Amino acid sequence: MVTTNFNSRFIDNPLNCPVTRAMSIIGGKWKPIILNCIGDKQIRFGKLNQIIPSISNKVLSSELKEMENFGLIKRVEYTEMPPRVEYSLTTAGKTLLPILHELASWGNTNTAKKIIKEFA
Amino acid sequence: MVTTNFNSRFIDNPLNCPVTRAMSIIGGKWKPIILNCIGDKQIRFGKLNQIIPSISNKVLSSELKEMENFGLIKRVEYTEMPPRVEYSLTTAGKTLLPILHELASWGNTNTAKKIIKEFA
DNA sequence: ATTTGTGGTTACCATAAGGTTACTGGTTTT
DNA sequence: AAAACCAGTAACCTTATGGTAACCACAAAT
Repeated sequence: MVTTNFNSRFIDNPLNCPVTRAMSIIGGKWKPIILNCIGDKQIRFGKLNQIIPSISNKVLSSELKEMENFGLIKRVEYTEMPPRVEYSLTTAGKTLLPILHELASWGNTNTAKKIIKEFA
Repeated sequence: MVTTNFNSRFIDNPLNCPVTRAMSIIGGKWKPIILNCIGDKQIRFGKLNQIIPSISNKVLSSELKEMENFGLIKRVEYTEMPPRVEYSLTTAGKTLLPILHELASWGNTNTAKKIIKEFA
C-alpha cells in the first residue's frame, strides 16, 4: 500500500510528497526519454544522440551526468581511440522501468495521440 | 505489447515517441501533483490550493485550465455566492492513474528519498 | 461600514532550463 | 594533407515556466 499523504499541508514539499520527489528526480524534458532509450541495454553516447536527434550533445551530456550522480546510470569509459563510452541503467535505475513502461503505454493510447495532434 | 520504437530517428518527436507524448502532456512541475491530488475525488479550487500551498493561484488556475482543454479534467461551476467550483478527473483523466501510482510508489522508495536528501 | 469568503484575472518580473555554435585530441582512413 | 571518427566542453544566448502582488465581483456576516 502506498501512502500518498493527500491531506498533508506539505504535499508539494519534495521531502514529503512522493510524486513531487519522483518528478523532481526524473522530471524535465529529456530524462524519461533518455532512460527509456537506454532501457536494458548498454548504449553509446553517439547512438543515443542518433536515436534522439533533436537533443543537443550538450544537454544529453549534462542530463546523463546528472543521472549518473543520482546513481541511476552507469558510465563506462573505454580508453580507446576514438573514445568509446557506454551508458546503462544501474540496479537503482532499473527500478524506474515500471514508470517508463506506464508512460510509454499511456503515450500510445488514442487519448494521448489525439491531445498531441490537437495541441502540438 | 507496447511498440516503443527505439530505433526511430524520430523518437523525440511527439508524434512518434510515446514517452515524449506522455511527458509533453503531463510533464511540468505541477501537473502530476495536481492530478494526484484530485485522484478519484471532486475537489474545490481552494482545497487544492490548501493542500498544495506552494503553488500560486495563477499557476494552479492555468494548469487546471490546460488540463481541462486536454479533456483530462472536468470543471463544474456552481453559480452561488461566494462561488464554488469543483474539479475532478474525466474518464480520460483517470487513465493516468496507473502512471501516478507508479510515480508515487517509486517516490516512496528509499532510492528516491536518498537522492532527494542528497541533492535537494 | 468594513471585513470575510471564493475563484479567479492581469500585469509584470526572475530564473532556470534548454538551445547554438564552435572547438578539442589522437588515431585511422581517404 | 585533409577529413572523419567519437565523446564530449566552453561560451554564449533565448525562451518557457513559474512566481509576485494587486485587484475583481457579489453576498453575507460582524
